[in-house]
Amino acid sequence: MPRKEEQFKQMRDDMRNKILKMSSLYFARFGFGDTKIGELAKYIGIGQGTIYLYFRSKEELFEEIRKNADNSEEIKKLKALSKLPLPAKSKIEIISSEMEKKLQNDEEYAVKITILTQLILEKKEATYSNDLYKELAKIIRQGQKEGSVVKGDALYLADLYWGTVYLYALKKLYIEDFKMIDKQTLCRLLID
Amino acid sequence: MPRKEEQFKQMRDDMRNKILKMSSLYFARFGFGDTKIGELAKYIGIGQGTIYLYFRSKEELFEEIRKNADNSEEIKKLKALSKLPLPAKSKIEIISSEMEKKLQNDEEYAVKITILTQLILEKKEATYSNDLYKELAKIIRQGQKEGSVVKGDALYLADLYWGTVYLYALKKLYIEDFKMIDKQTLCRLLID
Amino acid sequence: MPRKEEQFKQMRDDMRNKILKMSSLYFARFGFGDTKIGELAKYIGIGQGTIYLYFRSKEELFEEIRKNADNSEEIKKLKALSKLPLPAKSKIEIISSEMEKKLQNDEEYAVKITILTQLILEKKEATYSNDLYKELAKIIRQGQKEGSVVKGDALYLADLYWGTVYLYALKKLYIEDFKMIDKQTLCRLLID
Amino acid sequence: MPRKEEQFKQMRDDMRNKILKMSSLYFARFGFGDTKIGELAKYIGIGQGTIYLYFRSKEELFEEIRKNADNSEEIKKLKALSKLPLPAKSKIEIISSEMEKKLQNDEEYAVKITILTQLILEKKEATYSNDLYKELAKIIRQGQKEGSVVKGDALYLADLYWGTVYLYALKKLYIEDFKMIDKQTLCRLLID
DNA sequence: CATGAATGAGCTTTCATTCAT
DNA sequence: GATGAATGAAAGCTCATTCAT
Repeated sequence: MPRKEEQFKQMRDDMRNKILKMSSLYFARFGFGDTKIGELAKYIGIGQGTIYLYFRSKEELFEEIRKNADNSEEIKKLKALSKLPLPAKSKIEIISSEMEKKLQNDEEYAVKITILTQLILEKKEATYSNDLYKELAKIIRQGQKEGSVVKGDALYLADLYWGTVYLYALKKLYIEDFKMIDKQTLCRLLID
Repeated sequence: MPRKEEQFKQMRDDMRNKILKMSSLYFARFGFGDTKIGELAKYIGIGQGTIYLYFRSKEELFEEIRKNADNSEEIKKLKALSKLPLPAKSKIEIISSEMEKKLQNDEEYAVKITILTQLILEKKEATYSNDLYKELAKIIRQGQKEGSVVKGDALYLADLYWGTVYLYALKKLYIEDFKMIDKQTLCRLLID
Repeated sequence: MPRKEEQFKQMRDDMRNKILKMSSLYFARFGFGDTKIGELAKYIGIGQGTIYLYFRSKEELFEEIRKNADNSEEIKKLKALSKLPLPAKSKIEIISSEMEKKLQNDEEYAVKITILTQLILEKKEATYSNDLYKELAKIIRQGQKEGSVVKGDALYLADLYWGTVYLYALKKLYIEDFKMIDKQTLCRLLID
Repeated sequence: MPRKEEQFKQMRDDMRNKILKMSSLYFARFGFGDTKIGELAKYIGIGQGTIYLYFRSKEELFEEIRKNADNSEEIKKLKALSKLPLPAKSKIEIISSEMEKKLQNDEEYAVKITILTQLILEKKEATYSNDLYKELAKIIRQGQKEGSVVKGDALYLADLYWGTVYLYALKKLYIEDFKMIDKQTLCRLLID
């Protein structure tokens, strides 16, 4: 019965991903201590016990979410963009446009950004050594040479940029109605 | 009032303020749910029971901290500044200079900002109706008329400004070594 | 009854007996509280749910096992033996020889003894097994009259005898390699 | 305040010992799985939480009890007795007399015996390598040379002896009214 | 007044039981 | 009928709160 087993595995993976995805939103909003497993389960729409079929403990679920919130895809795209023969200004516009879109429409993305930034704040992830920051800093330096980007330490500016993205990701998670940051404002953080 | 009683009251107030001040840092960093009274007491350097001599409950302590984190003083100064016969650009420079200084040196201020912004995020305090935002928006509108401030919705820009201040207050609470935002960068959020 | 139905009934009974038999060993070793249905089912080699097709609850299964662990057969044989025109010493030798053989070779018997004795210890069963004690006591009294059995309260001696049998049944369930009690030692409990 | 601290430590030790002592009786009777912390706490006469001030978990409490149930004192006495220039028969009578007394009057001793034997049954403690068994075996061998003790493997006989002691310890924990084994019967296990 | 051991309400976790397949 | 994933009641455990000292 190969199909049966495959289906089982699929179902198990689906449930696990459902829990991970929905929990990440919950944890991102309420933090670890204020998240009650009972309420979380109700929110996901499953029994409390079900969570423990997929994760050993609340803590493991939390860690798994943090592990899963990786941005390697993001970084890959950024690296590719970085290498393109374009003026830095254009690159920053492309990134900002992408960010505007994602922050506007993609709640999961907001969750990911939130979790990652909180990891950095808790120093469980080094700040400036983070590839996301390094790659943006490269583009910033290119732009400074080209005269389009404001002066100043490139990593400091990258930090300002990603910090602002975090700020609006946070707003998306908490506030219903507000004006999301736009491409132009994001660009202005770096471009004079 | 006899001398003895005065001293008593003074001592009581001192202890109460010590608890408030040190707890606020703790709550700002860890949030409500992740703050354990036992650990908080140890951090303050007092017995667990002592907290309950000054506050009825963990919740009351938390609320007291939130109440204490008012920015009426801030707003008063901002209102006064707003009315001065100065170009908006100068006003924004004055504010930004002040912010740079406070964020740099005053941890208590960072805590206050953090708590206030979290109140807003949790919508226990209205965002745009907040006087801090309104007053800055006024200055922004003045600047837009004068041509020194970037175009766009004034409240949106005020939000960006205070949000960024929050961002760096957060960094101050969490990260040991980092480059604090400077006056110039803050100004650039509003001034082209 | 058509052939099909007969087969069905046979299969049902087989499964039920398999569960009863294997569970009894598990319960005898681990007791009620330390027996997890999940692990028991794995040990039996069936799904958890299957147990509930044959027994209403863990408790019912446990009770069923206790009920099944009756020793009426044992008692009948003992009564028959008791009535035979033999010296008590011979009777005790016959019983002890039987016990040595069963304890040596029959794990199911060890389980039965264990369960029955635990029932007595928990005082949930007094009647049934009392017969076992009473019958042995009769033989003991006969032996005391004949001068072959040690002096003392007959029930106390019967209790010592069956208690020792329980002790070695327990060892059989728990310990892999050990020297099982022999006929001679059993006899010596009663015979000088 | 040296006296105060001493008192504190004393009180902590007293409570810890109280929990250990009363829990050991509970665990000996009901086993691990059937012991509910809530009921145990009620039985001890303390709050559930108090147990966790002294032991990290139910499991740790259980292990601590097992660790504490050592018989080194017993063994020391047995070794001393073993070396005395007495006939083995006398030694066995002394031991049996002691056992009769302890089993009769000392519930704590019954608990200790029960726990130690269960450790042996679960093979968390080697049987025959146990010093208690070894020391008794020495005396048995002495007695066999002297012709007072029955023939057979000395360790097997020691096992029979201690097993019987366990049997009556168990009865003491479970049954209210019964005839405790006497010195004479214990002696007869070894002496012809 | 200050303390920290003790408490129990409320949380996390387990596991007997149910149920969809 | 058989399965094992899902459930939630009940158990283990934590921590805000109380209280004796």
